[in-house]
Amino acid sequence: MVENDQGVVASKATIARLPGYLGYLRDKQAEGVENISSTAIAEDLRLNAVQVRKDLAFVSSVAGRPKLGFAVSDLILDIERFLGYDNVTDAVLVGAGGLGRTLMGYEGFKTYGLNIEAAFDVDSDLIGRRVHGKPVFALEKLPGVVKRLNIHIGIITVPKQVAQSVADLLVGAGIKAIWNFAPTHLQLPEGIAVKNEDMAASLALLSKKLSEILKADAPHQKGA
Amino acid sequence: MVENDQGVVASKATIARLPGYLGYLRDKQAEGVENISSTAIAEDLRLNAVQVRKDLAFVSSVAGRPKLGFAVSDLILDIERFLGYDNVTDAVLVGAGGLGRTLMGYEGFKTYGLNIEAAFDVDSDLIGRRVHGKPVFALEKLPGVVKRLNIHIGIITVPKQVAQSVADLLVGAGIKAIWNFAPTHLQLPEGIAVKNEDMAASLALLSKKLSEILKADAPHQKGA
DNA sequence: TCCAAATCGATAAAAAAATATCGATACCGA
DNA sequence: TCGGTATCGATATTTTTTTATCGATTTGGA
Repeated sequence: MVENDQGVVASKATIARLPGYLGYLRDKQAEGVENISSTAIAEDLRLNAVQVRKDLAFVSSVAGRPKLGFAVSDLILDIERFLGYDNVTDAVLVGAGGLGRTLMGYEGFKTYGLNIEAAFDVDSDLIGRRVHGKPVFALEKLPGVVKRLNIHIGIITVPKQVAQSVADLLVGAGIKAIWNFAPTHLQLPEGIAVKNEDMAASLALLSKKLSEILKADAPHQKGA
Repeated sequence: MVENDQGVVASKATIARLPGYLGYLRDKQAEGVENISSTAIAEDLRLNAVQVRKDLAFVSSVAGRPKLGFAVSDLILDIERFLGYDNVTDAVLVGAGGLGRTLMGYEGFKTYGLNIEAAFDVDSDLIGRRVHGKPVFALEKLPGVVKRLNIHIGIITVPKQVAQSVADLLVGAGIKAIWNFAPTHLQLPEGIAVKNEDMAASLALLSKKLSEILKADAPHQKGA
């Protein structure tokens, strides 16, 4: 739960939906749409219209107008401001392997207000080189760089066996938020934000949905 | 919401937590632990013990024993069975760029019961080659391959501009579940399972947590 | 053998999130 | 100009999810 300026409270679920609205609204704006109703957004994004109105009311004081809806450009500005996409946050990445390099090359992060300053690895073939324009340093250099650049976010893209020790290193260096792509649960002290990018959980949900669909499609297979 | 054999109902949240339990229990088993209590699991995974017991009761009929807890090996078996990790599901991937190749090379999917059979792309430099041992075909070949191998899952790792058309192609080919890594919301017909791997949403949540932590750490900066 | 302690499983309560309802309002077309 | 209507925003309700409570039970040690 998070409070905004007015003391209104929003759920985590609301915050998680905001980037979705933003992307959708940017697309609409590019199409030349100037106003849009909560009904229309809800239909396209497969959400409930009341939920959309509540979510938008949380980040924006823009009033929706009957018969017209909301001004797209105003909404975009307010969501961007709320999500902090206007002021970029710096991050470091640990583990310049396949996934790490992919993230380093992902242009979309700019749009999300995230900037990966540097990467760290133990592989001597990588150290000293640049990947997508970003330097790769030896892991030992991490505390110095993090402190010098006053970086708050660490991205972990190492094998799970070493994820915990990397997390400890990051925390020791003063990192306050960890985006963990390793498939393991990290033990961290209080006061550190973590988000696990849990592909296994996603896959589990998808598989369950799929098995229900397959069951529904072919419900009479008892004798097969 | 999903029903199990006994008609007991589990939330999506429960299903999303199951892979976490599984990974944790496998680690414990490797350490030689034979029994574990819900209390201990909850503490390590930062969950509520009651929630852990409920989650486990949903997938497993294994009874926990007072003072001892649950038999680790039994739990592992039951969770694997529930998640379908025992019988591997085949998938195709569209978009053999950076992220696509990373996923193709990810060994962990085996553990999750997922097998990427083949990839598809429009880049003629990639077509006909193999990436991490898996063939890359021209996009036009997709319907034939999907139908011939009777594949149900499609993974989308293309730029967002073409994600919708790829989704349409997959659905047309008979795919029933889509794992979407493109940062866009797909319009799909009823009866198709989708899971959006939404990094922007994750990042939004992490950023909000971080800003609260920073606020708490330095609450008296008004005059700065 | 018996007692203390830890844990379970069931039920109840609380919290969080999603959805429904409804009067008010501003737009659009006749 | 005026009536019909889509939409809003506020409030109420329902549903879902999490957390608390508590008696019952089994183990391990005195």
